[in-house]
This record gives sequence, C-alpha cells and structure tokens, in this order.
Amino acid sequence: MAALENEKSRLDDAARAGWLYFIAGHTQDEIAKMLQVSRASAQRLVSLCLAERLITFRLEHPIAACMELASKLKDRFDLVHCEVVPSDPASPHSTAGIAERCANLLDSTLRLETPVIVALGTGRAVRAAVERVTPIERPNHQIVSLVGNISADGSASFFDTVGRLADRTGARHYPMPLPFLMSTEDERNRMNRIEPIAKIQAIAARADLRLIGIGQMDQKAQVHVDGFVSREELFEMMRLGAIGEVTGWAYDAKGRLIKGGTNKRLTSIPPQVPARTTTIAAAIGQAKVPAISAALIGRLVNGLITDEATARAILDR
Amino acid sequence: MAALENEKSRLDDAARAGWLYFIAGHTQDEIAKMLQVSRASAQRLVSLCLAERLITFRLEHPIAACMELASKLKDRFDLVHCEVVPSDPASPHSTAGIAERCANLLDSTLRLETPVIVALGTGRAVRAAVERVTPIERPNHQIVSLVGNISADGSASFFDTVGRLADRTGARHYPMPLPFLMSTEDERNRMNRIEPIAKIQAIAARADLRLIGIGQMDQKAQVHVDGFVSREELFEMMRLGAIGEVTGWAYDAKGRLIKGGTNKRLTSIPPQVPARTTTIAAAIGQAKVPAISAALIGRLVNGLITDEATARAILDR
DNA sequence: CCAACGCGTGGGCATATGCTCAAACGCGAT
DNA sequence: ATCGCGTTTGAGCATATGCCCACGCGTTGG
Repeated sequence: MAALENEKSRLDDAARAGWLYFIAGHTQDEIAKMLQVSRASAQRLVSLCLAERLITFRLEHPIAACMELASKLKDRFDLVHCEVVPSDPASPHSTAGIAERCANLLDSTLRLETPVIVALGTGRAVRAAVERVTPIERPNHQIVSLVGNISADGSASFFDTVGRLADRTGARHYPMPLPFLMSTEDERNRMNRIEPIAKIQAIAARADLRLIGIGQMDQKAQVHVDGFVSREELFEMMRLGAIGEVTGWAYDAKGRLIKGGTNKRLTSIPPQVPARTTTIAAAIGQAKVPAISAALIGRLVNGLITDEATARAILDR
Repeated sequence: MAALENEKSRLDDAARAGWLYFIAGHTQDEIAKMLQVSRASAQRLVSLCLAERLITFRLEHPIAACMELASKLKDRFDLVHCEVVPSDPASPHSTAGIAERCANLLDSTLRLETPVIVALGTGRAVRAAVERVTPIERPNHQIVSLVGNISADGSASFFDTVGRLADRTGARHYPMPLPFLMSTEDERNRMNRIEPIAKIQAIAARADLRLIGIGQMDQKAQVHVDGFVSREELFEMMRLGAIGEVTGWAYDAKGRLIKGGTNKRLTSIPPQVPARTTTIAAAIGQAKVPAISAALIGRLVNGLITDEATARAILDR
C-alpha cells in the first residue's frame, strides 16, 4: 500500500527541510517555497526531522571545564574511559547529554567489523542511549542482558534494551529470561546452573563492553520504584549498608558488594570486582553522587559518563 | 597574556550555549540566564558557536532521491565512491553540502591509525572541505599537493590546502614548490627530474586518496579567473577541444587528455588514466556538467561528490 | 453509502530570534 | 589620571518561529 511510500517521502521531505534549515541556513519561509508547501508545513517538517533524529548535532568543541573534570575523574579513580557533558541547569536529571555520548560509545563499538559482545544493564540513560544508536548491519555482534527481564508480576516487561539494540544492528541478542529476584538463594543457584542461563552468563563474561546504570539505594531507589524490590527488602539492604546498586547488586559506601539480603537472590550477572572488562556507568544527579562515588572506589566500574554538576560533586567529596 | 585565555573561555561559553540551544533545546533567554549574560550575548554566543563550527549537524537520513542518484552514477560510470547531497535551490554553487561530505571523507581516511597518504588538487570544494576537517593527531600521515603552489606572479600563493590540512593533523606535508605552468615543455621536463620534485611525485603516486576539483574550460574557467592561464592559452586549449580540467590537465568531451597546449608545460601531477588510486572529484554546478561527465567517461576519476541537480544533469545527458 | 475519525493544512497570534545602533567598557598610550 | 581607539554590551525593533485552532480530505467501520 501507498501509506508506507507516503511515510517515506514525508521523511525524505523532513530530512530535506532539516538540511535546508540547519545546514544551508535557510528560513522556514524559503524552505516552504522550495518544497512547495505552506510555511507551517515547513516548520512541521523541520520539527519532524528533529523528532525523528534525521539530523543530529555533535559538539566538536571539548568544553575545557568538562574535559578537565573528565581527566581528573580518570586519574583519581583510574578509569579507562570518562566523559563529562555540560550540565543542563534547567533539568539536572535529563539524560539528553549523557545518552548521546553513550549512544556514541555504542556506535563506535558496534561499528567494528570484528564480532563484539555488548552487555547492557539497567538505567534510564542506557535505555535512552540505545534509542539513539545509529542503525548499522552487524549480524555477527552479540548483545546480551546483564539483568533478568521478568518483573515481579511475571510479565516479561520493562524496556527491552537488548531487543531494541539488536533491532538496530541485526545482532544476535540474549535477553535474560529470569525474574529479577528469585524467592530463595537456593532457587537462584539452581537457576544459574540450567543450560540456557549458564550460556548467557558465559557470553556476558566475554563481553567487550558493559554499559550500565547506577542506582542509589534510598526511598527513591529505582529498583524499588520499578517494583523489583519491596519496601521491606529495600530497607533491609539499607540496614546492611547499601548505598547504591549496579544491575541490582547492592554495595556499600566503600563499593563492597553486600553479602546478604537481596544480593543472595539476584539473578543479574554480578559485577566483576575489580572490573576487567570495559565497564562504563552512565549516571547523573545529585542523589546518585554517593552511589557513583562508591562504585568508582570499589572498582565496580572502570568507566563513567556523567554531567558536569555530578562530576564536580563526586570530585568534591 | 590573558587574551588567549579569554578567547578560549569565550569559545567554551559559545560551545556551552550551542549545546544548551541545539541539544538541550533551550531558548536563548533561558541560556542567557544560565550563563549570566544578556539575551543578546547569548544569541551572539550561539551564532559564534555556529560560525566556529563548534557544533556540526549531520544528516542521518539518506535522502532517498539523492541515494538513488548516487547509486545510478556509481553504476553508470563504475565508480568506487559516489555521494549526492540535496541541492540548495537558492545558491546552486554553494559548496556547503559537498564540502561537508568531502570533509567527512577526509575525516574517515585520516582517522586510520596506519599511515595514509592524501593528495589534494584544486577546487573551491576541496578548500572548503579542508577547513572542515576535524583536527586529529596523525603525525605519520602524509599530505601531498598535486598542483604547483606558485602563481603566475611568482608568489607562493593561493590557498594552501596542503598546509591547512597538515595543521589539523600534524601530518608531514608536501606542497609542490613549482609554478603552475613552466614556460616551455623542456623546462617542465627538467623540473620533473630534479630531486625534491621527483620525490613529491613519488609520494603522490602512492597516495591512498586523491581529492580534486573539476574545472570547466570556458570563459569562466577557474584556471583562467585565478590567473594561472592567460586568455590566449585558454582559447588555444578550447580550440584543441578542451572541455574540462583536473589539477590543470585539460581534457576533451570524451575525457581524453589534450596532447598539446598548456598540458605540455603543466607541472601538476597528471591524472592516472584510468584512475587506479581512489580519486574523488568534488564538483557542482550546471556549468561543470559537461566537464564532470567527460571526466567520468574518460575515467580520470573514479569517485564523485556532487549535488542533486548536478547529478541529475549528468545522468540526463 | 455515510458518518466518524484521524491526519495534514493554512491562518493567525504570542513568542523567540537576529540584527542595528548608540552607549559603556576596557586597554594602551600620553 | 586622562584621552582615544577598538571592542563588547544591551535596548529595541523587524522578522522568523512555534503553536493553536478550525477546516478539509481521505480512510475506516458500521
């Protein structure tokens, strides 16, 4: 049917309009005349172009302050990779900037012709990053999830990061078909031994890149808000000293994994300590500062993508 | 002195403003408040950011029509590389679009770690492209000029493409310290035998990429306008059938190099026929259509970067 | 076959942007 | 300290932009 054709030509026009607007520097009035549409439509095309990310902006200039923060963080915590983007004072929790950089990191990793394995954890920034990855055909890559994708109520839910990234690359993908928490430690251990799960874990262990979020362990902990961990479980972990979590694994202020509590029943693949694989955390926000700091101190991650304000707060501790 | 410091921090602010404007999507009023300046200054910063190319736009969407034209050209003329950018109906001679793509091509070539040799010819698009190359440290690359850089009046003049590109990469560079035309064939041949020149020619012969412009041979021929070739010389070449030129080498409508005239006295490195090295021409404009077509037919180049209108005109012949 | 619906269109208005111009601000020289 | 020159700044205005609304066209479901 013609709908798809239309859709396509509309996107073409949008791209054309965006090109004329941003690159050639024309006004929307001029573009409207060129494309033979009303100015209002031209405006719509330009904004469609933006909404569909047909055009992207890249900042070529390494803002000195950010560069400096990044290099200090790199030194202080012995990181293999660190990026600091300018803060957006109006929305300090927006993932806009870091998602862009994460997407870039994924892009350049996935662009390689030699097969690579990318492991993904949780986090809003990770999700947003995946959405921004440039599609590229790489059927020999592998995308693997570090966390179970079955929520508490049994539905295979929350954002299917692995699937989305696989869509964009044609890579084989391995979501982890497990609940986030099992009911007992035994059950968890049994699960870890069954064939398909063990296989996924083996793949994850060979990952070339791990990209994960960092969650703080307070009343607003994402693992609790999303319903993976009950209020009681959360409080127990806090009593045990939990200050943050990566892929669900709670750790204390020194970045040491908590021995008991939900950590005994977690199905997620635990962090390597210290991280050997390139393991990049993407996290911003004042609330996460202690959690991020601890993860860096404990070497749960060896890379960080954050914003200026967060970077400063981490260094100021 | 502090001037440089100031300059730097001003650019930082510009980058920051650009980021907030284009990426975070704030209005200039908001940015002004954030950066503690007047709105007018915010506007200035944003436009400075644009002017300095601190931020760049990249069109992710392969505009179907352009893609199709590119692929037809590739097939028809057996090209190894072809790109077609949307035309800007308002300024059909603007190098904006193709310069961007050329810069991109240079970027990706220069990004390689293994030493590469890039040879540059003449042309406004080539010059503009060099200005847009992302600086990257590649001291082991080599940049070599295909044309003499001494103008008719003896000054080492016109735009020093090779030097500029070397500035941006730290690569060794080899401008050709010769006049564009010698006064006799003998003299030219003698020049070709002297040591440093022969060496440059040897390097150019091993180039991994040649990027050149195409000039038409009519009253407005660039070689004439720029004063490299006199009116009489130009007319003589036209009598001999010249329709276009690459790095000064005039050729006829079938793309065959003219045997006599200025070609006997040219110091530029002649095109390979047929091109074996990746040799990309960057050229747009109705006036250049016959010249571009002939160069493609004669296989003086095996790649083309042009715009939609020119591409269409070439295919319609 | 028609009604209801969705989607794109163009007009119009409030707001944001680009630009000009005169005033203020260094900054160096006297 | 003062003057003069060149640059930067902010007010104000003309213009461009973003968005809401009512309309029309095509599509879908009854």
